[in-house]
Amino acid sequence: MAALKGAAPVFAALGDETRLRLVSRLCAGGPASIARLTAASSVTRQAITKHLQVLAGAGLVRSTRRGRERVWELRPRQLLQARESLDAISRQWDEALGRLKAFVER
Amino acid sequence: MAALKGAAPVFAALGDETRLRLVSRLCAGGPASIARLTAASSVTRQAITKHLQVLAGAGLVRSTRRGRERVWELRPRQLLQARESLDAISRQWDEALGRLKAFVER
DNA sequence: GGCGCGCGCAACCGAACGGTTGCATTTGGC
DNA sequence: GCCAAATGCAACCGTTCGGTTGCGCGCGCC
Repeated sequence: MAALKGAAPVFAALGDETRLRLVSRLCAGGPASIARLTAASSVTRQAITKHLQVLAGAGLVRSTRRGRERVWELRPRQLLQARESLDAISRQWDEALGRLKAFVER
Repeated sequence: MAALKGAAPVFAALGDETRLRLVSRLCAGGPASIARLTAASSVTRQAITKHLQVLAGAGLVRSTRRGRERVWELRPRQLLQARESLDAISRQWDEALGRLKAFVER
């Protein structure tokens, strides 16, 4: 219940198709530089940079300076926490449904 | 992968604390009217109405007119789909990690 | 050592968002 | 029939968002 409070920013970060695609890309292809991520997208490098910073603000990705390029990688802890939040919600719903069913059948 | 495309609006809908609290409230307490949901919140009835319409736009809730009040209830299908999207992402990440590990150990 | 690639910073812009206020409308109950 | 509760509709406002352009800077590399 209190865990839901901190989950909103993570969901907000995932609530953009470009960012969701970035996450998926980092998932499937491993760490990558900004230029590489930009090449796989349709928007500007700056837009990608901003999206990555939003994802970093939600704790979903992390970056490292490597030579003259910056490499971004996934940080799956928050992702698992988000899944657990959804689990908590659906579990809550299951319980409510169970109670309703029990009430009707009584 | 194509499922991720449709998941972004659902995440965006969940990415607001007020809306997340509404979902949790509807989960725990079952269907409720706007006035009842407003009483449990700190913002205006109109704000609650707008948030509910956003949630409805993402397919997360549904409303029914009941007398002079409108009753909102949860629609858990999209919620489960969102959870499955996160599952897909984390599964993808697990596979990538597995490949990396296999590559390193080779 | 100079050229080019990759990046950071800042300003700017239109559109969407979160929220409020005010008013009209329906509906229930006395 | 009338009043109050519950909602719908619309306008308005400040802020954030997604995106671009322009420019400056550090680092590799030939």
